[in-house]
Amino acid sequence: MPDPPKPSAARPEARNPRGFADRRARDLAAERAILAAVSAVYERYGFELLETPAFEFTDALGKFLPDADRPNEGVFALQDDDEQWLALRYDLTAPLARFAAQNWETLAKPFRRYAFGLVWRNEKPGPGRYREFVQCDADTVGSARPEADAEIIAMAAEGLAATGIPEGAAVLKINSRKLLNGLMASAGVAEEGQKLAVLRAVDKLDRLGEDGVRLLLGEGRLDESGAFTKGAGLDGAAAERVLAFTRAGAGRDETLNRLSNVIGGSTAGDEGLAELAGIEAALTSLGVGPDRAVFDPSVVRGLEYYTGAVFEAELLLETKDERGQAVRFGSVGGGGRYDDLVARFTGERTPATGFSFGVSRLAAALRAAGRDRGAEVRGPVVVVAFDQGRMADYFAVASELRAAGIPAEVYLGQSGMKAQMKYADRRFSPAAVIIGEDEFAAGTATVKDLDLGRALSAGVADNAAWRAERPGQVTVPRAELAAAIRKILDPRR
RNA sequence: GCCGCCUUAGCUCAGUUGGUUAGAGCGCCAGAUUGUGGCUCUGGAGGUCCCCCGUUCGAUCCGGGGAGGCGGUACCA
Repeated sequence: MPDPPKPSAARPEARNPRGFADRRARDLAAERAILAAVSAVYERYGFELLETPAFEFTDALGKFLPDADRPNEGVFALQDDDEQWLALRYDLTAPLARFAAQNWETLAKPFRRYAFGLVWRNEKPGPGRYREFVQCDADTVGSARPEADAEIIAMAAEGLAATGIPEGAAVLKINSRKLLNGLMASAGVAEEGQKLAVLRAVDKLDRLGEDGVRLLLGEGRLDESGAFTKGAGLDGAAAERVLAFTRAGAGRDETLNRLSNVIGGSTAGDEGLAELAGIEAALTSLGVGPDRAVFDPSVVRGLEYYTGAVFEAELLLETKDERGQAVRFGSVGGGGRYDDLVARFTGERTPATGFSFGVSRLAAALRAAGRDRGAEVRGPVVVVAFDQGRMADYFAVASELRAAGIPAEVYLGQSGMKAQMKYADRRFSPAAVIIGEDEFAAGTATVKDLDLGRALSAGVADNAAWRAERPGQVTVPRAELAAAIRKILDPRR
């Protein structure tokens, strides 16, 4: 029983926590289509499905230790009744590293696994950014070969195409953390804090442009709201060296040549160049051309666990929000090589590489671009509850339709027939079944094709005419009901 | 976290230079149409004007504080 009405001050407000969105049937249908398409690609490449729990021990996830001042920073954490800290996973890679370390002896290696599921991040949400969202990952653990990276990139490219993104509307950008380290060496940046500041500045190139990044590499930048961001403190020559590095993107071969000129000679830089050359060769043999995957020295990605190649999937589709404003979705996925993550558990360096699709964001982007499949979700055939004393008969009709494989329901509200028709219309039902006194007496059923009515209603101005017309309505012998409805659902039969 | 803007009906927003019954459009419910979705017309329901404190005879409006939302920026393992 519902509680009696309370004074409004005591009533809870019906609302979502910030960054947590309800997802209705049409949203989920779009997400499911993406997951199915991407999963099929992963399985074709020989990756096996793995599901791990939503919660992990906080220390297994990374740097957030139970005794840190703010255990909830970045993740949603709580203390179990045995006082151990647990946290909701913030991605699918850290749980994979835990799983691989835990089961290493029993796995066929290299271990190739894909996974999808919700992840949670306790941070400020923004447009297209939620605190709960779906990711879909594929990772290879136990191979240091650049071919492993190339294969991950090839799958990401195929996955993008499989979700319905048109040719040329998305591109994978590839870089290497080793190149970035080589760049630091050649620009004379040794101090860790300054390195991070330089990387962060480079990461913003697509958003702030070269001038903004130049400010961030130097003294700092004042944004339009009046907030000041402290810069990396490089001198002019060093800043220009960094910018020259970011400008080296061109064709894949040409990029490697140019990069070699900027940072060749440093150990890390040469290693990175060799790896990218290996990836380039493998990509070409996998049939992934420069139209789908390019080297882009400005790609940085996450700052902590990547050790080599890093990847980012960027959407180039023009998208608009409800108000017609252009929206940049930018990155819809990313990944890279993380050779040290499993070693956190085992002490043994275990090479690994992977890629993660941001499924929720990809779905939102496809919707905004008008590319999502099947926006409307079809409702069931509605059996009109015409005579409240005949509910048993209506349920028998619904059961009969269900047995025939046709989604059906009896209207269970209190409203009259007009409202019931409106209900069926709103559910986007294909048909309504009307059985009243006349039909019961005659042993018939009236079936109304609602799609046909939807189409015809546009041409009828007058209500009396609209009603008299009874568009798409037929009365058939009761025994032929299912067949009549099937004819509406699939006119080709 | 920092900076800025904002908060009035389910939604989008008017409005009250502090005064008694706070409005519109859309949406919702119903009637016109004893058994039929759209259109049209008519009627109805729906609001502690974000919260608290202060000033005032009187605050949705003024002052202070708080919360929430939006945007930018930072962070994003």
